[in-house]
Amino acid sequence: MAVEIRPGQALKLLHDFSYALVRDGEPDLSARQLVVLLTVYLEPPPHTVRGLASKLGVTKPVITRALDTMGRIDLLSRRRDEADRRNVVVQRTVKGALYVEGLGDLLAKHARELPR
Amino acid sequence: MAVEIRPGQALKLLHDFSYALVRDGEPDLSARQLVVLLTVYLEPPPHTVRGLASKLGVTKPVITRALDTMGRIDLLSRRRDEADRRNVVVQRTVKGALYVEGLGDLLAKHARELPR
DNA sequence: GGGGAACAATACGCTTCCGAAACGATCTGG
DNA sequence: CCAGATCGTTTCGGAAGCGTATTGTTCCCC
Repeated sequence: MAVEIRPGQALKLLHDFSYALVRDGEPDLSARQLVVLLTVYLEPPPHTVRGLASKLGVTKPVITRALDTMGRIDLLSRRRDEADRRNVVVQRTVKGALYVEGLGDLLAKHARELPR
Repeated sequence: MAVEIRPGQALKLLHDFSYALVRDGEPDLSARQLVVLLTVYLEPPPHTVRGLASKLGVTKPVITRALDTMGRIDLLSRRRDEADRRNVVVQRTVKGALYVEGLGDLLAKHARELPR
C-alpha cells in the first residue's frame, strides 16, 4: 500500500516528530547530518566521502565534518579502503543502527497516532 | 483514516524528505527552528517567547534567536502585546504560511511515492 | 619511474548557535 | 507608590558549521 497522507496530516506528523526529537534533548543533528546518516544506513554500501558529497550535492568538507561529529558519538565509523588507500569507506555501527531504527519507530508511531 | 506506515517506510520517507530539503539548498533550518515554526503555524495563538520556550523545553534565548533568524527571512514576525507590554506575540506571515504549506505538500508527496 | 590526477583531510576567516548570567522595561500587590 | 516579580533581549566566552583553498597520500599511466 502506498502511504496516503494529507498535507495537513504531514505537517502535524512533522511537528510531532521534531517536537519529540527536540524534547528528548537528543544531540541535535542538522538536516545535513541526518541525511548523511540515513543515506549510509538505507542505501547499499560502499559509501565514500566523495560519493556522499556528490550524491547529496554538498562539498567534501561537509561530509568530513559530519563524519567527525557523528563518529565522535559513534553513530558512524570510518575505514580506509585497503583496495584503494585514497578512499575512506563509511561504515555503520551498532549504536547508529539502533539510533536509525529508533527514528523509524518514532515516526511510524506518530503517524499511527494522527487524527483521522 | 489513521496513517499506517511501517518503520522501514518511515525511514525512507524521512530520508527522501531531508534529501529534498538539502538538495534544494533551502535556508537549512535547524530542528529547533523548525519546531518553533511548526508550533506557531499549527497550534492556536497566541504564542509568546516564554510560552514557546517552556512548551519546547528550551531556554528563552533559543526562542529569541530563532525569531531573529526566521524573522530576518520573513517566516515569522513579532508584535508587542499592547495589553501587557512585557509580552511579545509571535505572528504568522504570508511567506511563512507558504513555506509551511510547501513542507506539508513535500512530505505528503514523498509519502505517496513510497514503495508498497 | 615520474608527473599529474584523485581523494580525504586540514587551514582559514567568517558566521551562527549555545547556555548562563546580567540587563532594561513593564506590571502588580501590599 | 515602590519593591519585587515577570518578560524578552543582550552580553559573554566558547563551540561548531560553512565555503574556499591548500596539503599530504595514494594511485595511474605514459
